[in-house]
Amino acid sequence: MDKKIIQELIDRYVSVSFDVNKKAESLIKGQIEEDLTVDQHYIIRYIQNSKECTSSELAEAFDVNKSAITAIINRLADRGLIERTRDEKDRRVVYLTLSDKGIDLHHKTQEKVHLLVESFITQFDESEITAFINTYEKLAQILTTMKKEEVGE
Amino acid sequence: MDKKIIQELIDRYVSVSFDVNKKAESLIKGQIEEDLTVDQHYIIRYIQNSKECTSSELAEAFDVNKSAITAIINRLADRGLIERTRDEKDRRVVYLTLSDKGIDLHHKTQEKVHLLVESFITQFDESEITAFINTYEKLAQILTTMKKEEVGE
DNA sequence: ATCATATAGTTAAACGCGTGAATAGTTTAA
DNA sequence: TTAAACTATTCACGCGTTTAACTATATGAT
Repeated sequence: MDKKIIQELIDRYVSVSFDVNKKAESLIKGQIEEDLTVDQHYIIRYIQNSKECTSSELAEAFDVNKSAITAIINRLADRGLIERTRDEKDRRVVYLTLSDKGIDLHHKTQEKVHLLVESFITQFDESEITAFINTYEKLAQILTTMKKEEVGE
Repeated sequence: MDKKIIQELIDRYVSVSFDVNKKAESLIKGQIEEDLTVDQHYIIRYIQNSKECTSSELAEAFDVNKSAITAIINRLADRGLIERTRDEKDRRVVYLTLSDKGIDLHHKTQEKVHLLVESFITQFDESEITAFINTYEKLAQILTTMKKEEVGE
């Protein structure tokens, strides 16, 4: 690729990803802020979609230290949305699950987020948005590989 | 579009955008964290690319309250990276500019971020990444419109 | 010209989330 | 059995955010 074109693509990417992230986060927040922070929503979503979720797994998925996860889980557990249960075999590990209250709240916030995402996704042709998401997923794969290589140094 | 396809696209979008954001932010942080936080980098970048930048403008662009901007600017000004100058005509407004030190640091961090973005952008065909960024920019436009409509309620 | 209203920015308190270091408790392996 | 490794937590501290109150300045209707 031509150097100049690459530079231009980089600038456009940096600008647009910043812009979309800020605005999307702000819109999601507007939908769910009475119930959960955006991070809390994603944590709950992750637990709901995962079998036998642990703090370590969340820390890995969210790219933060385990102590940051403990803090978030504490807040959610204090509100009775999440339950901790120790593994009987290996008593170091703690499994995280949603309480009934947590599941209900997740359904509520998830629906709001889905409606929001639907409202902008449906403004594209199916072919365009499908191609977009395909490339986005490739990018996710590349970044995951880069993260792993970074750690392996 | 078919309901089922839409639901699938929404799920994929939510997952992949979460994933890319977390990983990209973490990679950027890894590059610049000795010098600036990621937010500070974006603030400095915005000021550098803007003529006569004000707190209000930043609050608008970053979708946060003005007091959040004041806090960030205070930290950067304390380090001598940003200067405040009052408008002589309208003495309420304060223009934000980078000091020489701030400009130098911006160049340094910007280069690191560019190299990082380049390293994953160049893993795509030019046609694919161009189409991706084009759609991404359309999405930014849609979200901007949605934000404005939200405010106008 | 004055006075109410609007605007730009700041401050302060409180909260959520992040890091890094220290700690407790529990395997695991030499 | 003892040392090393691992899971999770706590603590101290910093950054970024919101809300509410405040300062200072500008504007506009009367």
